Amino acid sequence: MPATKSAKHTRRGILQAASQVIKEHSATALTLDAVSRAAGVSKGGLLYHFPNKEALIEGMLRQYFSDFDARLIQLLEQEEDTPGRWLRAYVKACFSEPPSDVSLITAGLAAVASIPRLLHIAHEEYAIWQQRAVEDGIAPRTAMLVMQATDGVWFSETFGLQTYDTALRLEMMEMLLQLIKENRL
Amino acid sequence: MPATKSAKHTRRGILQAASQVIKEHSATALTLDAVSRAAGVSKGGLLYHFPNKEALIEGMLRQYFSDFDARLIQLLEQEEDTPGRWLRAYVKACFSEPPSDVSLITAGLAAVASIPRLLHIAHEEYAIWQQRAVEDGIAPRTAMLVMQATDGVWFSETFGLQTYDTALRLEMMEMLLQLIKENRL
DNA sequence: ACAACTATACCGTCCAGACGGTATACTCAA
DNA sequence: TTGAGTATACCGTCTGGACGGTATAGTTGT
Repeated sequence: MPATKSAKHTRRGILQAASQVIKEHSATALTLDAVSRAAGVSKGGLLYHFPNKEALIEGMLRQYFSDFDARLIQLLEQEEDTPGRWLRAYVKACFSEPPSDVSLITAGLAAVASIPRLLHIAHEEYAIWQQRAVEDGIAPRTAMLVMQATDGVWFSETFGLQTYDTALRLEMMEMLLQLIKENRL
Repeated sequence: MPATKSAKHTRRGILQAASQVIKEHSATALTLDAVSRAAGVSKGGLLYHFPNKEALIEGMLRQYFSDFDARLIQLLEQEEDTPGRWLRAYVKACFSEPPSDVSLITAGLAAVASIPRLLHIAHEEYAIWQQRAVEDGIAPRTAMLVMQATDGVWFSETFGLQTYDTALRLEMMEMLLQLIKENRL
């Protein structure tokens, strides 16, 4: 049993705070002081959970992917077992609300601007997704197209390059789901 | 070398060096000292051209878009005047080699991690592109799909999430061009 | 004369991380 | 059942270095 409250809870709070700092300011504003302040934790406390800044950023990334995967699995269970099942879940996951209360969406990536080496984590995850998409029972070319388009929307929205309204977003998503269904190209 | 070689030339060299620093290290490694060192210019010299760091980053962004647009125009002239002309040039521009010796591809975006406010520059450019795509004489939905897929590839490659080989890249591009040609959805 | 620098020194601030300390809770032997 | 020891979960301060920016005096082609 933990000496004080819950270490798990504090840890997650720190990650959430780190994410918040980036969202509200910028990736370079991600300092240990700022994070500890936002998390309502002392700097020492922060460093207890994450021995250094790199560990903190890595923690954010892993948390994000972990939450995203959980969301994916959840959506996957709701899909009927026909070709394109995984891809449908993926599209829906990307188009739906951030899967993580830590909301690393921008955060994680932006933070990586500090330590590019950590990108390998994302690279590995992405490779798995791509594999899944291609082996999803539909034409690989269609699968790739849908996935790339989904990612295009996700990226450009995440970086604030465009701001779709809900209707257009929905339309975009429907179109991609339709492409999966038709499975021709 | 003469003291007065060419201000234009030095300026560009500095932007190129800044880009290089980010590519080789990271966005947070973009310090005035590092840039001046990489550019073979004194710190004073750097600050002569760019009064502060923000101006430097803005310079990088603008240079990149300027170079990209130049490349776009060049490709546009090679396209025959049929519907989807602009989009074809856009796809080819995104899939071809970096248009800028300053190669801000990653650089510019990563740098923006420091000063998100500068994203409005990219936002404005992107809005224009999107407008062009939609008004390109083909079905708007097809146009959007092709553009988003193109951006998806560009982003995931730029961030090192995936590494296509030349053949697969080419195939991807051909498929997108084919979609424009067929213009159905 | 002037633009386009070089070279160097300096200042205030910020920041990562180390460090020493504290409080709580659990373990176990006498 | 007590009390000594240990592990966990923090707190708050300090330091050395880096960084953005200023300043200033000098240099060199045109």
